[in-house]
Formats: sequence, C-alpha cells, structure tokens
Amino acid sequence: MGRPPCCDKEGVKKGPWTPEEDIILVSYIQEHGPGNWRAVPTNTGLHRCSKSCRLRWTNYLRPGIKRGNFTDHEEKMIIHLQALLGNRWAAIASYLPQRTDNDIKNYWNTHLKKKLNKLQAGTEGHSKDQGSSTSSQAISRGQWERRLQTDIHMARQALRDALSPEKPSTLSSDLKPADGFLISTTKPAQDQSTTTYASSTENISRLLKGWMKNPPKSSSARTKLAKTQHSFTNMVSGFDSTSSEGATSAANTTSGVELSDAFESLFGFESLDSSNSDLSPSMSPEASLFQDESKPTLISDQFLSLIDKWIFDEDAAAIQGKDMMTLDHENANFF
DNA sequence: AAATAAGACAACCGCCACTGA
DNA sequence: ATCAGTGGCGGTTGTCTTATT
Repeated sequence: MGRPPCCDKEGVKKGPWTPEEDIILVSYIQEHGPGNWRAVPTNTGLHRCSKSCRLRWTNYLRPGIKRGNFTDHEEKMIIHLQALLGNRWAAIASYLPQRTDNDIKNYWNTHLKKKLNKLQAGTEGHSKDQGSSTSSQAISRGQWERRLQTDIHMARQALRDALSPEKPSTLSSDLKPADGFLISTTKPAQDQSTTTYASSTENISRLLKGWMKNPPKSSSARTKLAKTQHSFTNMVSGFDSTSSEGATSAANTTSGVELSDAFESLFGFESLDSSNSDLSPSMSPEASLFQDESKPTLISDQFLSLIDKWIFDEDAAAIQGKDMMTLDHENANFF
C-alpha cells in the first residue's frame, strides 16, 4: 500500500488565501494551537491541504512576522549568513526571527543575488583595470578555502560565545538563532497567552486593510468581500463573548478600515514590537549548525572579504555585542 | 490607453528527516 | 529494525503589480 497523499487532491483549493480563510485558520489556531496540521482542514472546513495551512500560518499569519523592506542590517546579515551557510534559508531565518525563510529566500533571489552580482562584476572589473595579477589576487583555491574555513571557525566561535550560558544578556542575543520563536509548535494552545495568538490577527488586519484599500473590481469579488465581512463579523461575535460591542460596530460599518480596526481592538493585541519583545531565546539545534559542514557559496576570496568588510566595518558595534533585538527595534522604528 | 516586459512575492511541490507504533 | 505518518526545508512556479514602450 502506497503512502496516501497529504491531502485529497480533489476538492482542494489552491492559490492565494482569502481573508476569510485566514480568519478561519487563525481562529482555529487560536483555539487549538499550531500543530496537528493534518486535522486542520477537516476541523475547520477549509478546502486546503494541511501543508498549505501550515505554510500560510508560518509564512504569513504567525505572530511577530515583520513584513516590508529589509533593513540594511538585515540585508548584511543575510548576505553574510548566506556566504557561511549556503542556501539554508531556515537556518538563516533563525537569526532573523521576524523574517520567514520564504521571505528571506525571496529577497535573496530577487534583490540580493542581483546586487551581489553587480558588486562582484564591479570588483572583477576593477581588478581587470588594475591589469596584472597581484599576489593577493593570485590566491590559490586552497588558500581561499583556508580563509573561508577560518571565517567559518570564527563565526562558529562567535556563535558559541553568544550561546554560552555564562554570558547571558546582550552578548547571547547578538547572533542568536531564534527558531524557538514565539510559539513552540508542540505546545498546546492553553499554554499560550491570548495575546500571543491574537497578535497574529494584526497580520490579517493588515491584509484586510490592503484588501479594502484595493477592493477587487469584479462583482464576484465584491460579493466575496461582502461575504468576508459577513463571516468575519459572525466569527468575531462568536470568537469572544466580550467582543459583542466590537462585532456590532464591525457589522454596522461598510468601511474596511473601520472593520479591520475593530478587528484589532476586538482582539486587543499589542503592537508587533511589543510582541516581539517576548521572543524566547530558545537554545536551538542551530547551535550545532556548523557541525555538519555547510555548503558555502563559491565566491572569491576577494569578494568574501569585500562583503566581510562591508558588513563588519559598519556594524562592528552590533556584531561585538549590541543586542540584536535592540537593533531590530531600532530598525522597526525606522519604518 | 493598451500591450508587453520585468519584478516581486505568495504558494506549491517534492524530497528528506524525524518520530512513534 | 522497519515502516507509515507528519512536519520541515529548499527549489520552483504562478500570479499579481509596476514600469516601460
């Protein structure tokens, strides 16, 4: 007997998620907690594959996800980590707790790759201009590999230092994987504070705002929207007995912004910033990240040094102990 | 204004690792 | 020790938006 598919291929909806579906999924997770994804489509009535539900949650609805532009610092982190780890996006994402691996992967593929190619091309062009090969340019493959090894070793050491329990405070959070994140996927919902899950509604609220700001033009889509509002209102009223007031106001308005604002106030979640401050510093398997040899991208020694310089010159303070979360907050304030 | 190309990002697919029976 | 079930990961594709002609 073959292994059954993770979901019944027939009758499974694909494509972009609607706010309706998001709300259903979030409300279910609020109640039951993330995990047991196989049961999610059955229990929620969502015509989605369990995998799709999980991905939607982890990549979009999960609390504490930061969207929008990547900061310079994030960009540099990604570049350096990619150079060290290769395309291990999940590992890289563990160092940028507010970003998902998918987000980082996309950003790498659409922005950073091109940027680095340009940079590299510029570097090569520059060396060509200089004509003859100097001794530093003629570094043998073995030499640059050794330097890469040294790089990796240094990073490993830094990581070990950072994770060392003897140095808890600021240092430990410097280059700290955060794959424990806000919610352990194995923890039952009861263990979580209400606001933890509720904060994920901010993502939905944002989605709704976007949805309302750019309402679908087709009549069918408008019908869908109306339906969304309706079901949303129903859900809100059934979600929390204290929410009847908000539900009423949501039902009484046709303004999407008001609707989503009401949504926000209903769940009473705090700002992303505050929720992020809850990030638990879990000790993670990534502590052994470098144990199995990573697949460093084969970039030239010269280029790697360039990146190193680029990253570490500017952010020496950050790398040498400035709290990463503080940095992230600073970055967040930038938006 | 319309058509087309390019870019950005959300979502899917297939493979792999882990876990429990 | 084996195997089925499940979740996680990385690569890829599809769709929507924006820019250009």
